[in-house]
Amino acid sequence: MEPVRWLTDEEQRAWRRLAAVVLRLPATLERQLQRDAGMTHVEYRVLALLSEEPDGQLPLRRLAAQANASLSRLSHVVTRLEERSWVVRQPDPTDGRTTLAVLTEQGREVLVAAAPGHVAAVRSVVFEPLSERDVADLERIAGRIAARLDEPPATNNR
Amino acid sequence: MEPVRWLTDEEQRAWRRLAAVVLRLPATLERQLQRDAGMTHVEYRVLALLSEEPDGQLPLRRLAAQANASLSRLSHVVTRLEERSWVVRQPDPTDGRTTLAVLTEQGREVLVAAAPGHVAAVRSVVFEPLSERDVADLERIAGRIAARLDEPPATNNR
DNA sequence: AGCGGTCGATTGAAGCTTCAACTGAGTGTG
DNA sequence: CACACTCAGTTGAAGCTTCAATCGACCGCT
Repeated sequence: MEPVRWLTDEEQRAWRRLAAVVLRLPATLERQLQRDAGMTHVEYRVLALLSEEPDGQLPLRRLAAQANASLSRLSHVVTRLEERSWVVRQPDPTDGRTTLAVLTEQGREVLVAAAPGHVAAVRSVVFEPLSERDVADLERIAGRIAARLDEPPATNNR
Repeated sequence: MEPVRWLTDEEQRAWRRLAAVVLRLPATLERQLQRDAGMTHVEYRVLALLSEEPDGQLPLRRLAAQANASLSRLSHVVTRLEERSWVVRQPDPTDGRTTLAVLTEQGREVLVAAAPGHVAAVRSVVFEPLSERDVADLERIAGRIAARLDEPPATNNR
């Protein structure tokens, strides 16, 4: 039982602000997309990721990773997208285990329609208040934390 | 219909990383708290906020604001906390509209028990990978974005 | 005092996410 | 070839959040 290392004052201030961002930013974007495009943020990201692929398709596993979601969640999301015919499931011919999500023409259209509003929202909330230097610093810092979030299924402390 | 201002490459990189943090960090902390203390992150924050008050009580409205949650959500959270006797609701004698959430002795105990693990998780994920300068930059940048998230119920773009 | 408007809070339904259990396909080791 | 193991994906239940509707209390005018 080692002594608890609490946060320093500086760390506490930084953490409070980061926590506010981390808790409010998703809610804000969620609301904008839901209101203007009738889709959730995950759904948008899935469509966007698919549209970036040359053939508009990706295995669920990879979609999950790139969208920062669990595979289970992604499966549910794809089901919803499929119901609206924005995406179709297709078996992967090269591997019987994997399922491909394929972007439909309709899906591409709703994405194109939704994108400007979403980008405007992101720009308005995150980039407008930042200087160029801020953006560079943000990239560096978020990268370090994100890297940490990838790796450590390790034991909690130390 | 003005031309869409897409993100620059630099902005895109920063955004991708920020998005990863914003989407994964809450999930990570959520899991840690759920696993080790049987409570959600919001529940923890509510207990923590109450414990910081000299009299261990706060109106729901203020709790909601400080915990970055909607009032509705907070009401549900307090209901759950009340069921476990970690908090009690009490009418505010000075204003018939407001309800006070009051931390119970039990509530304080579970918070004390949960805190070290949570702080360790936060330190491990956000502060360990950061230099001192990073922390200062983070405070500045998160502050700017958080400020933006507070104000603008304004029209979406411009 | 009366009246509309705002404010704090509650509630229930709908929707999304998580978790754990499960299936079926591939891999590798004897 | 068989067995164990891993991997991708699916599914349903439980739980949490959101949204909209609702309520009573307070405020500001007249």
